[in-house]
Amino acid sequence: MSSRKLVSTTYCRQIPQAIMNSLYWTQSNPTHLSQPFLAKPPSVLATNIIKSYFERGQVDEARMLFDEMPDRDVVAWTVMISGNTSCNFYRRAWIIFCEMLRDYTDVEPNEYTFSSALKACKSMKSQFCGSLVHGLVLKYGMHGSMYVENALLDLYATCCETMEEACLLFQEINAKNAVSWTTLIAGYTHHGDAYGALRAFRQMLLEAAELNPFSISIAVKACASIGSNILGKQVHAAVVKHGFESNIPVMNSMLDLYCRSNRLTEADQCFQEMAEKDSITWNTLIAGYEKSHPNESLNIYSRMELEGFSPNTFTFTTILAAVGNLAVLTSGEQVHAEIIRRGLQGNLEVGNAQIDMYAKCGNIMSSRKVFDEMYSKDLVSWTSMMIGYGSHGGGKEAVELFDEMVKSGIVPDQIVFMAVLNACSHAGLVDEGLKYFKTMVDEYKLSPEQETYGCVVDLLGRSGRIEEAYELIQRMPFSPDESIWGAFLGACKTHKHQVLGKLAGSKVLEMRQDIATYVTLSNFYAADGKWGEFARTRRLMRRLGNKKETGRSWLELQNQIYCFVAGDKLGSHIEWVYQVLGMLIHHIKDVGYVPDLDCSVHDLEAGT
DNA sequence: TTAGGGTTAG
Repeated sequence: MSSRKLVSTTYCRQIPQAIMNSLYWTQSNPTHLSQPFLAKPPSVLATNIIKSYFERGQVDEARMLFDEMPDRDVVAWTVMISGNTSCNFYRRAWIIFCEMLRDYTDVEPNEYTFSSALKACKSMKSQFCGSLVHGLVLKYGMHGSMYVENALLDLYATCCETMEEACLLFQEINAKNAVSWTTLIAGYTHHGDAYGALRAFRQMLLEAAELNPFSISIAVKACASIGSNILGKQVHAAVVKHGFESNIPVMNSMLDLYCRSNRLTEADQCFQEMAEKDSITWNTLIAGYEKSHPNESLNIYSRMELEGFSPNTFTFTTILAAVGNLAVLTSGEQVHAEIIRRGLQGNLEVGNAQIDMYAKCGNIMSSRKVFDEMYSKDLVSWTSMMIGYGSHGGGKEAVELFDEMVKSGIVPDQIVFMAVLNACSHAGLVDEGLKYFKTMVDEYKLSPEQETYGCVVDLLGRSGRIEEAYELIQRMPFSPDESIWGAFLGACKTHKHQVLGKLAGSKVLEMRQDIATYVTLSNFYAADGKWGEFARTRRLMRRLGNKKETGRSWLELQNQIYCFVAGDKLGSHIEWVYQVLGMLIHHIKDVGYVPDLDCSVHDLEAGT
């Protein structure tokens, strides 16, 4: 291709800056003033343009120009590999690497090519492809390159089941630099081993390796996942000492640390003190408030938009969770509309969050609509839908969905089994649930954890099969925790099983002293006429003080949320609340509800 | 005179 053709091609017109970077007008010769002069060979110019295309995400244009190049050197090939990877087209990058090796034997890969190819393998999470490249690295004698070594380390740290291979490789690196250390630490956090990450970080400091924003961010992340205040404070001191307070990723990690340990005052202070913020900063703060103060989460979201930051898929998944916690359907629908307006409705995580939000807001039909319209679904999508059905009493639908999921080729995990067990429990599908529990153990070889046993105890107990539930508790391979006894106590209470109920109540109190359990246990004694035991239990309960958090209910009326507690007489709109409550009681009595006065008879002291 | 490695929010 001639330089003239290249410059006149339509693709180039879209990127004048790239051309301008590669051309200049010769000042020394006035006769050439009006003639553009190519300062670089055509292949260099074309490679520059290809790079510009990738920077703008124009992958197809890059490929078309690359195909037009008559002489494609190793640099052009490497740009194609790294460019596709940076645009998230990892497989294309890999295919191009293979194409180069197979069809263009005159082009020899160098250390740049190998590090780019290794990054593509890492992004594909393909240890297999990475190992092939590793073999070629050795064959071509490129294993001495720092870049190649670090890229290999990253590959093994990300793709292998354990950190064993990465550690071996790390030990073999002679000149470990900051990137090597960061890659190792990031590998540990990737595997969920925060203590391993912090051990590596400590070792890095002991060996006086250069501390930079990358390594400190990842160390802060490790502290955040442990929730360690002391370590977090030490790292914050290191941040200040090294002057990283103006580094956005570092400060985002610090903000996340405070949010995760629920130190929201410090999080706010950290946020306010940040001179520069990005969308991650805002999303981190929104997520920090999501569980404990969902309303505040929505306020921060509004401020984010006012201050000119666009919400992204991360923002919306968090906001949808906040809306779900508040159970305000109209807000959820508004957020849904905003997601569509911004063209983000195709995102998997956003779809999953919408399923959950609609179910929590009471609209299971909309959950199903989102689920059915998703372009692709993952295990989380199916699980969210089943949890939704479970909470709406749709055991049959959950079971059908589970079978459909397995047919579609998705392998269930323990969480989805818990979802289906829970749905069966609430719909009274006891034998169906037991069948799935057996499938989980026999067919999928999953060892049930405490929580899963808790689901089965609940499944049996809720339906009145108290003895069977108790036998299961005794057969468990570990000693039952508080949640198991709690589920069993609930069943004993419902089915008025005095003997086992008293046992369960005592077991729960051994592990967790709470008012509700004392009330239930004392009521068992009262029902049995054991007034001495009743009084003793109540005395113990009083020692705790009234620590039980007040149960609150709320109603949404004319775009306002009205929050109230039992016996509430305050508030100007309380009459509305009682009117709505009266209607609700009327409706539920119509469908056969009989109020359970069993607790309230002996429950005057608890103030519930 | 074009190409390569590690960080932060679901």
